[in-house]
Amino acid sequence: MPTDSFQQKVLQIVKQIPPGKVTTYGHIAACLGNKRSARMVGWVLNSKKYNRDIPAHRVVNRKGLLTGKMHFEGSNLMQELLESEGINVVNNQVVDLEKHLWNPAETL
DNA sequence: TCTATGACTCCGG
DNA sequence: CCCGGAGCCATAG
Repeated sequence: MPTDSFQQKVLQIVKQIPPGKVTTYGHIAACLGNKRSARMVGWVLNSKKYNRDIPAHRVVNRKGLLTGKMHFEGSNLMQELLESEGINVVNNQVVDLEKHLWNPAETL
């Protein structure tokens, strides 16, 4: 499929997430125009999990919960990466999600 | 073409 | 906020 496939759009946005910031599947999906497709965002990352150019660890669900943690290598890699960027994570959940929340629409 | 799947989200209780 | 149920949509087989 052409470069404008859903996956390409998602990857395009996720790559632009700045360090120390996080966003939700819903926000990304909304930026794509289909805010109902939040599930697809995670599905794409799952398929591209071997591509380290994509900071998938900065993508969490609307609660700030690290839902994709289990899909990462090891058991706490995702949390380590977030903490390394200055984001505090407790019990697989981002603290002060709104504080670190990044709006994809701003960059675009 | 149809069915199954999923790193989600919304809604009502 | 937690729980159960329903909706949504792209991709794979």
